[in-house]
Amino acid sequence: MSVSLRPAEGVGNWLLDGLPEEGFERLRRELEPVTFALGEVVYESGGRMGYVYFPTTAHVSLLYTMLNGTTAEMGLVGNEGVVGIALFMGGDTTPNRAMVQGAGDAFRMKAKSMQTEFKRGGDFQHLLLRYTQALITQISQTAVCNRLHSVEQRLCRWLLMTHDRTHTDELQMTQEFISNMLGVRREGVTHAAHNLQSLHLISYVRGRIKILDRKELEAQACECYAVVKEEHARLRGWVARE
Amino acid sequence: MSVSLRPAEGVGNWLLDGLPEEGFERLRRELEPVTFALGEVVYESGGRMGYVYFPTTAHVSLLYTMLNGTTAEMGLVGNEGVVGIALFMGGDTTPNRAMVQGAGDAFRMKAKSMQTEFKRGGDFQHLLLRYTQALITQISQTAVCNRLHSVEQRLCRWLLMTHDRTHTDELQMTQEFISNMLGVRREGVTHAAHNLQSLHLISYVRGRIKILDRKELEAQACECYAVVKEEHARLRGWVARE
DNA sequence: ACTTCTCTGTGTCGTAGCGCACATATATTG
DNA sequence: CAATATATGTGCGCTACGACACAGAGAAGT
Repeated sequence: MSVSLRPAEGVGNWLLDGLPEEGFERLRRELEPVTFALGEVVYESGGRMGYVYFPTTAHVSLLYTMLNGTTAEMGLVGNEGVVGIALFMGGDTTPNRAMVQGAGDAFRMKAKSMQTEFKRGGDFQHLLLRYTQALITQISQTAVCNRLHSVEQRLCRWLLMTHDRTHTDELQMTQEFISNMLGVRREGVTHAAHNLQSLHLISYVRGRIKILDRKELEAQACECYAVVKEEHARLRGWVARE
Repeated sequence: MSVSLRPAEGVGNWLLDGLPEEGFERLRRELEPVTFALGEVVYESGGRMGYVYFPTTAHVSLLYTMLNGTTAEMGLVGNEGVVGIALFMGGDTTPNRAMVQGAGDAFRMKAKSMQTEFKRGGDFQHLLLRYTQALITQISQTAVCNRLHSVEQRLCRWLLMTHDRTHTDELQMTQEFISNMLGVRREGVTHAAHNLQSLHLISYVRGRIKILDRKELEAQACECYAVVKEEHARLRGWVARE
C-alpha cells in the first residue's frame, strides 16, 4: 500500500495523476492502455460509447459535422482531460464526433466502470467535474472566438492549443485538416499559414508544421488562448506558471 | 408526506419539477423566490457567485465580453435549467457573465446549500448533470453555428430559442441588444430583421418583436436550433413531441 | 408643443473570406 | 523512373459583413 505501482511522474494524464494513491490503486485495475492512430474516430455522433478515454500522449478533437458536410471543432482534449464526458454526465451520447488529432496513447475504461466510480462521489468525481467545467470554458470561448476573430488569429490559437497537447515541436497535419477544424476553406488556412511562416513563427512542408516561435505565436493569437489556458490552470488548483 | 405543497403543475422550473416529492420537500426550504429585471447582471465575469438561480418565467443569457468590448452570447438559460453551474461543477466562478434577457421570476438557493445538496448524489445531482450536458450541447452548437451560418439564420434560431423561454409572442428587446448577443453589428440585425418582417415571420417596432410565424421561422433557421432542442428533450428523458 | 433621446432605416465604402479554377511542388506507387 | 496522388500556392470574382455617417420616426421629459 505504501509503495506505489504508479511511476513517480504519474501515468501521464492529469486526471488520473491528480488522484490520491488509494483512489488510483482502485482505478488502475479498470484501466487498459490503447493506442490511437491519426484520424481514428473515437466516437461517432450520437453513437454508443463503450469506453471513456484518458489520453496520455494522444489528443482528440471534438467536432461537429453539419448536414451539408462542413465541419468545425469545438474542443480539444489531451492529457489534461478525458474523452467521453457524456458517460458520467448521464447523457450516454453526444451529437458530436470525437476524432484523433494527434496519434498516441491513452487509457480506456469501460463505461460501466466509469459510471460506478463516478457515483462513489469522491476525489475522482470532483476531478472529472472540474475538468468538465474547464472544457465548458474552452467550448464557450470557441463559440465567441469563432464569431469575433480572424482566421489568422484563430490559427495561432489552434496551433498553440495543439502544441500544448503534443510532446514535440513538429505537428503532423495538413492545412486541409486544419481547415476542417477551424471551419474555413483550405485556402484560408494556406493564406494564414503563409503569413505566419514569413514572420518565422512557424515553418511547414506537406503536412509537417514546425513551431518556431511560441512566444510570438501567443502574441499573434487572440486573447481566447490565454483565457482558456488560465482557466484550465485555475481549475487544476494551480497557479499558472509563467 | 402524501400531500404535496407543490402545485400540481410544479413550480415552473424543469429541474425542480423533475424531482420526486421527497427530494423536492427537502429542497423547498432552501429556495427563495426572486424577481429579475431586464438587463440585470446575475453574475459578473470571474465574480463571486453567492447563489444559483432556477428561472421560472425569467431567462438569462450567458455571454462573454472581449477585451475590446465586443460581446457574444454562448448560451441561454430559461425555466429548463439553472444559472450558476460552476457552483456545483466545482469551479466557483466562470469567465463569462450572466445577464437577464427576459424579466421575470426565479428561485434562488445559497451556494453552500446547493453544494451540500449536490454532494448527496441522488436525483438532484443526476438532473443537474444531465442539464449541464444539454447546456454543453447548446454551447457547442453555438460555436459551430457562429462559424458556419449567416446572420439571418442565426437570428431566426435566436428568436426561436428566446421564444421558447418566453410565455408570450412578444419579445421585448431592441435590435442593438440582439446584436450584442449574436456578436454582429446592429445594422446587421436591422437588415436581417427587416427581411424576416417582409416575409411576415415577425413584426416589430422599437423594442417589441412579435413572433408571427414560428413554423416558417424554424424553416429559415439553421439546423442548430433543432439539434439543440432535440438534445434538450432527449436529456429530459422525453421523446420530443411533434 | 418643443426638445431630446432612443430605435430603426439606409447608403457608401472597405475587407475578409468563400467558391472555383488551376499551377506547382513533393510524396508514393507501379 | 514514369505515373499518380497529395499538399500547397495563387488569382479572380462574389458576397457577407464590418465601420462610419446620417436621416427619420416614435417615445419621453420639460
